[in-house]
Amino acid sequence: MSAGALPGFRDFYPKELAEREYVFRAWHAVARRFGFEQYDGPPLEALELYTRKSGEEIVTQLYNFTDKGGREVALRPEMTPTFARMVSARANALRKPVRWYSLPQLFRYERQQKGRLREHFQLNVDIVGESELSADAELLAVALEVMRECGLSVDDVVARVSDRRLLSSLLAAWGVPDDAVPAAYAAIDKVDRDPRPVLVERMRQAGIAEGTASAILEAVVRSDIAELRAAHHVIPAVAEGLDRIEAYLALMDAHGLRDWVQFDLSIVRGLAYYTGIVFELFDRKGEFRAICGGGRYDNLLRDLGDTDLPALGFGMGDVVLGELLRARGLMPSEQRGTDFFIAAEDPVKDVDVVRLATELRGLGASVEYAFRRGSLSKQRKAAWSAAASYIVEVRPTPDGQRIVVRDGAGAGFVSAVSNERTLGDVLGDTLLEPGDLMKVIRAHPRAVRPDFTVRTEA
RNA sequence: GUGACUGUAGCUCAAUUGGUUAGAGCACCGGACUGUGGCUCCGGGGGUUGCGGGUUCAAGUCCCGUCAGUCACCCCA
Repeated sequence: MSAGALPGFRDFYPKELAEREYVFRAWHAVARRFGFEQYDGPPLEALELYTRKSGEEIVTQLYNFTDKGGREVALRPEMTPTFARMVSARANALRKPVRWYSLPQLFRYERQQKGRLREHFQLNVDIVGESELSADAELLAVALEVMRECGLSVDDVVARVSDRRLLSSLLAAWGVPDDAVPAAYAAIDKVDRDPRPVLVERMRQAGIAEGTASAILEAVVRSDIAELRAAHHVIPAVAEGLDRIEAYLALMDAHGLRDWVQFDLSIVRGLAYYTGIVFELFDRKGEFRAICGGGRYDNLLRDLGDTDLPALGFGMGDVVLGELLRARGLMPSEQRGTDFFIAAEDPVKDVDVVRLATELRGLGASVEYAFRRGSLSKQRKAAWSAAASYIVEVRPTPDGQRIVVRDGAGAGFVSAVSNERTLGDVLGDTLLEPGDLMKVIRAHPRAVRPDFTVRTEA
């Protein structure tokens, strides 16, 4: 077996590229519908851009090397640092709020597994310079509308949302000491995966009373706003956090997406820089990794540089989304073929075929024909194989040539055209809508031989 | 980085449990036939059985290593 792509990297054959483009089109369409502008940055950045906030251990997960100029560089593992750098550089000049999106290819040196390669494309959508809750709702709406654009329904996908501020105020209300908060976050993050006693034990070792730990995990699993309000309403920070979540859910309702959203305190997000509402999208069956994750990171720009602007954003990878679409039968499998495939029978000359092809191409149609002409049936097979919408057969007659248009799907003859009119004459400028071909042919009855009836068969 | 499982044609799988020259379907290429059509028939190219070593008269099959894939952990995009 010959060597394939490097581990964790993908070859995109036409079929795979068609699938990728399908997802990209959905991303572009939704981002633009919400008024986001596309940007991009370099795939290679200074290593320091990533180590500054994350520390040196991140280097083990990066594709990094020393370039010929002695610079320490890395392939970008995420887009946010690049985004932050670009925004910071022109922070004063940019119209606020900044609403940008990007489709970067990201790289990470890690052992691959399901839904996780060493390279992927990710839709990044970010808003900078807006602290209003409506921006948080708009951001999640973009992510969910992508799901809808791809044909997924509320039965397929759920958005789980939480709020870092609310969770930390709840932990304070439960009496969790400050130095035990990270351990509590870690346990809460794993509440769906690890056995409850194990998590309680970990929290106990971090200095949280066993009874409190159990109560916290139970409350997190329930994530019942009314219950939380009843239990902790006297604490202003908690009441404020609950108000905010309810207002957020009301906004999602206004977006027509309330059914997709579920309040879930167990959504913590690994990244430390989130400061407010955070969310993750999952398939409801729980077969795949998170489809998308994001939230508010109001302090990141300040911490990364000298710009202090509130910000929020999400990343959505093409790998998990692609797996989900394929599993649900929502990934278009047929590649779009050419509009016309010209098949010619001897002794029709090659130059006549090329002239016809050129004429059709001039009208904006995509056209293919056999370079090495075989039998008519062979050319027809080639046309079917090319998934052509229509097969144009050029056949010799005693007094010239006759053109027969055949439905590429095998539905039957569509039209026969005598040599006194060119196919372009008949089809005219409606070629851009091949589906209307039959209409055009009916409008030109002289071009249709009486004994050829248009047929459609099952 | 750690662990488990799996590697035979582009794809899906065979190969009488260690026994001749590793086969089939699909796909691809060529030919025949039919100018109401994706059929049918004939033929062809494709494999160092992931790679390397070992045991044996004999290895696709057993053992070791390595690489790759899958999954989990770690971590997160």
